[in-house]
Amino acid sequence: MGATRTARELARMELTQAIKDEARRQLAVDGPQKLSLRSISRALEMVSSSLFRYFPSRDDLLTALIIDAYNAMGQAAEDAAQGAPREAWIAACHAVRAWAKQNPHEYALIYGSPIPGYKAPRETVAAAARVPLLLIGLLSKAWQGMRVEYGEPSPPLTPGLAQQWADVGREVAPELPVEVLNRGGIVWSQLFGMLSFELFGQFVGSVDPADEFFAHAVGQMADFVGLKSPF
Amino acid sequence: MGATRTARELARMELTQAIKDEARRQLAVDGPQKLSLRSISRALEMVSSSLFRYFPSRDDLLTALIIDAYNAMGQAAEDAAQGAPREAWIAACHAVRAWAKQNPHEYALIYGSPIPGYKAPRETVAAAARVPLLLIGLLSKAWQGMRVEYGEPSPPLTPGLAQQWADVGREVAPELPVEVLNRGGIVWSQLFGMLSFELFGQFVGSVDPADEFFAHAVGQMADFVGLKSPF
DNA sequence: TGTACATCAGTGAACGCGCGTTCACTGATGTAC
DNA sequence: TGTACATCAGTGAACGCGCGTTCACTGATGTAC
Repeated sequence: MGATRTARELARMELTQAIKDEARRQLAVDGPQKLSLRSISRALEMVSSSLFRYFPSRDDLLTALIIDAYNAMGQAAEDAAQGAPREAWIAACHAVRAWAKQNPHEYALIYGSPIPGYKAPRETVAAAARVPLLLIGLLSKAWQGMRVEYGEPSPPLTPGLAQQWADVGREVAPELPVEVLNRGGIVWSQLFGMLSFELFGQFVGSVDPADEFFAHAVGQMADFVGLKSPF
Repeated sequence: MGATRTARELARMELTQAIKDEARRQLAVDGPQKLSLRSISRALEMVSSSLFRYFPSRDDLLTALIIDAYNAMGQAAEDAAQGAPREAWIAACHAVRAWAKQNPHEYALIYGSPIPGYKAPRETVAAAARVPLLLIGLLSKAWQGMRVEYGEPSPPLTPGLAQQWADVGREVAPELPVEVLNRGGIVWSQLFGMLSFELFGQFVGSVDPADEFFAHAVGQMADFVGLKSPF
């Protein structure tokens, strides 16, 4: 017991991983709706019913893939977010894009259309929060180091909106004014708007490929949230 | 002949419409991947094979729904875009959101994850372009009326990016500087980023409901593209 | 260390369901003379 | 206006395929004494 793993436990961990890997492979080919336990079992040369020992239902497998995807993207962003807040912010945005372009179907799984009939359970929210929390953390660091300054002052928030951001801020960054959080929220949705447009094909005919457009926009977004370069 | 419709032609038009209406109804319940010709035929009390007289394949039906969705959204935006450019812009954004919230599955069909195996044919692009063309048209009107002014100057565009926007501008608004088009593109993707976040559930736990957030952000976006209020 | 029992992984058959598409056909509608 | 032929809509059966999930089962691995 303790740290030792029995042969059974090891085999279980390995097969669980193998199932997820194969699922990801199929996701990348056919998309989430064609993801089927039967085809995974075929690829793994198992009988389809045996998969139910590892994932009690198809939705449980989806949940596992979703959590892994959020974590992979979050990890990539966190790893990239080095240096002063502005530089870290920009690097994190580029890392998120790089991950999304390398894993477009996993991106679609977490930021695309909801899967009909699938209800994401609570366990997904911590993983989903990693990127927004990272961005808020950078804003907070910049704010505390007096490195936030806007080109134009924020228009005042309506009371309900201020309240919503205050509720968010209380839990994650109490020192940040609601205006900063609000700008962060705008840019957060903007970041993923650009990624979705790029990956889902809306830029075809205008800024496709989108590398330069993205780089430019990320700079503008950093300006918008008031992140200043240190010098 | 001429303007007269035979009974056959009338029946065909009506049934084609009935099929699309039923498809939309099912879309709203089960999402695009469960959309099946067989279940539509069941609802219409026809034999499944008869649908093939109207749509040669499932993909053709999807194409028709996609074109209708783009047109419905485009129409809603155009109808709302009244008044001076800034007011028209803001009204168009709100109209797009209202349409999307009323038709979330049709929204997902056109702005959500691509449907695996489905390749959008050329016929969709004209309909898809209506909203961006409307927005560019408003920018162009504002520009010609000297109603564009930025809080902060645009950072210079890299040569490739400037070229991409110049190529777009040549066809739709030759008088607009590439910086204006670029800002328009940023805001265009931002608009749909917010809508996707709202409709696909990413705002749950922060700015949900998103009415005030959206209204605020649309104002900021109008500022960003430099649209000034007339007074 | 060896045996007895409990746990668990994988099997294979089955249930009941869905789908898109094709095809030869009947019968109604439209057209030309 | 009436008849002969062509066009087309809808039929019903079939092809060949897929899916998630359950269940009683065998045989291997793990545990307690």
